[in-house]
Amino acid sequence: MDRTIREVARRAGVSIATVSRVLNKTVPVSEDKRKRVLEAVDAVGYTPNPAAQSLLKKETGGLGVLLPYAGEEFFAELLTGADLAAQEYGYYLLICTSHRDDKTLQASIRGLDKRVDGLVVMVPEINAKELAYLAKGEDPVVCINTPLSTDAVDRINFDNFEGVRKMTAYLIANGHERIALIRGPERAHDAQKRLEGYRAAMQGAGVSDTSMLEFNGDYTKQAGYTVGEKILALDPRPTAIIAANDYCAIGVLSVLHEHGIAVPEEISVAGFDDVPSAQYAAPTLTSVRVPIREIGAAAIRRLVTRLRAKHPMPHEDQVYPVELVVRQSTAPCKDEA
Amino acid sequence: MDRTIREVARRAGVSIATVSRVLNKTVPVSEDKRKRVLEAVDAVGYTPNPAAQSLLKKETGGLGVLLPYAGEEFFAELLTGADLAAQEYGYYLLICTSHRDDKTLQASIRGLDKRVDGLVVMVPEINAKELAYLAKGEDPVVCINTPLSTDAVDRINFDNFEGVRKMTAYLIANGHERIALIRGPERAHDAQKRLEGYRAAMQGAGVSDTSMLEFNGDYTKQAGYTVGEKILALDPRPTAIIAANDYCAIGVLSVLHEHGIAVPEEISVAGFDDVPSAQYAAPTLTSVRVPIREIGAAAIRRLVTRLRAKHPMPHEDQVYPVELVVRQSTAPCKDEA
DNA sequence: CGTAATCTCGAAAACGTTTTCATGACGTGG
DNA sequence: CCACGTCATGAAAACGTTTTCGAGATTACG
Repeated sequence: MDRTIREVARRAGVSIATVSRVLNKTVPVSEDKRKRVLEAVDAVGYTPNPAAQSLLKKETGGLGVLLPYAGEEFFAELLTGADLAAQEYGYYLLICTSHRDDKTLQASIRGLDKRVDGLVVMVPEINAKELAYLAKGEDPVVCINTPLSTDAVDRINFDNFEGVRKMTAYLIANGHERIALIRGPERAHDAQKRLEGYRAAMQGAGVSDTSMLEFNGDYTKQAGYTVGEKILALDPRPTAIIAANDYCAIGVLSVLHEHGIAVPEEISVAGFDDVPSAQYAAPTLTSVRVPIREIGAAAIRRLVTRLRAKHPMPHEDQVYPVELVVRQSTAPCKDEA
Repeated sequence: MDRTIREVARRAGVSIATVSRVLNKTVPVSEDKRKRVLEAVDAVGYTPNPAAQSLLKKETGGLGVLLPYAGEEFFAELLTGADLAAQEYGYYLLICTSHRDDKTLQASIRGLDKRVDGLVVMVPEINAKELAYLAKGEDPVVCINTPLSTDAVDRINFDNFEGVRKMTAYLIANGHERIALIRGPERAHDAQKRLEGYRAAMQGAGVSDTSMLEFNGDYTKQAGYTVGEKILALDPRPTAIIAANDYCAIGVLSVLHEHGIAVPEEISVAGFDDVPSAQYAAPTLTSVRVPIREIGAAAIRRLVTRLRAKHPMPHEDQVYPVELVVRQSTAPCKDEA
């Protein structure tokens, strides 16, 4: 037995149009037919076929989320916020990960295009070409943490520059001079901004060349661990380390703990993002709070608003402020150098 | 300009059937027409409408994943494994989270049913009724960590019982006697099994009543923190704590660190799951390794295999073995009581 | 009481594909 | 040279909905 609208109509002794009208409440239907239809729907266990619906209505009820990777806490949080908001609006989420290279990204976009009504893109590595490709698709797009180079999409960023600048300034104010930085991926927009914030603050303190204090990383715990080890070997040793994100900072904490180096007594460590793990790290991690979940939700809200708008909306460009969160992993510098 | 197969056919001067044949390579088409079609496809920027395709072919190309929550590292890892496998097979993933209660779960299933070709369900709180509801849907279902009460679905479990049993036995072998356990959610199948494993090992060591050593938790860091504090106040204090999962254990480590209690010297702490954070905790966390990512991928593989099978396949019931991973957070008991 | 307006509802078109069926061209074997 | 199979191709059906259109019934009003 197939669960189609025809079957329901047959059982209720009405036309399929009537069934549709009862279900969608578009037009009043006489009470007895309405009742018969509802009974038949129950008996058959009918639910409308979404494919048929979207074919006709040109909307799918789905929203796509493009991420580099779902395993990191940052993205997981973002996803959670997005999912919560999506459920609230009755949309479902279609996720697509691991787009470190352009080809898979384009392929994903193509595949997603007609399957969803809108797209949230959180791929800091994205370049102008990709962005343009995105923008010329059919669906509205919200980009998170992408460079501000096109105005065909909505953007939600947070203040990566100011976050690290504040963090660096805070450490400087606490007497630190040799502050190392572990960078994020070179191609990532947000990582670049964080780097610039660091340099700006260091220059403000009279350190114009920071090249000896900057280290390559890639936002992973693993990177924090290995680079942390390298930093330890330096002479003179830095008195503070700023990691490009919390995951990386946790890797640093891990290697310091293994070497028996006290944090923050001997060295201060700071992260970025304030993922949930930051406040459960040992010691608890000084970081820059980013309302990750809220941003995920905001992206979805933006999309839905745009989809429901009757008239074209101007593209917005929102920047979330960030906040310094000082915890146990940083302290005034004790170095008398 | 609409990007339909008609438009392509019109430009190429052929029928829509020919376009379809060229694209799907079902039947040979003369070389010149083939070329014209391909050019027209490019010119129009045509991609087939998935809704129309699935309406006809009765398959959507999507796979659904039901999770309680995407923010935890465990689920994030699972999702990553699933996503990787799905991409390999050309399926996309549709995720649905936060199904702590039955109603939203049913609603999600209904909504997902015709949108996907198969379902991965990781909801340890699921009960028999829900499971039956799932099984009678149209799509094949793979359940992860659910009770073994129906055989209408595929199941992938891992050995929750044996994992905690081994962990407990290991601590006992290291001289620990007062071993506390922080439970998982009461309704969760896996948490229940872990509890049983603990009790079995304790009974094996002659401790028949463990009620004074068991504490309620809910798999969160927060729970680990608060319950950890409670355990600290006990007299005599337990010499080891097994948390129902790593997240909870990390919460315990956090509170111990705050109270200045040395791990593992004064107290041993162990977790379960071996999430990536476990090896970056300070100290690194003794845990039970579960191949989370592999399990996520395996679930997808199972679904795809079933979908592609020509003939009905028997339902399988796979149990992954788990492995004790001893790290720094546990040590022989120094208590001379 | 007649006509116009309102209301309920069914028939049918439309959405964009894939696939079946039919047709005409062509080559081949007897 | 004719019949027959093979081959490329187009016309049309089908998938399951929503929505338009029109018809018939009912109400409202003069």
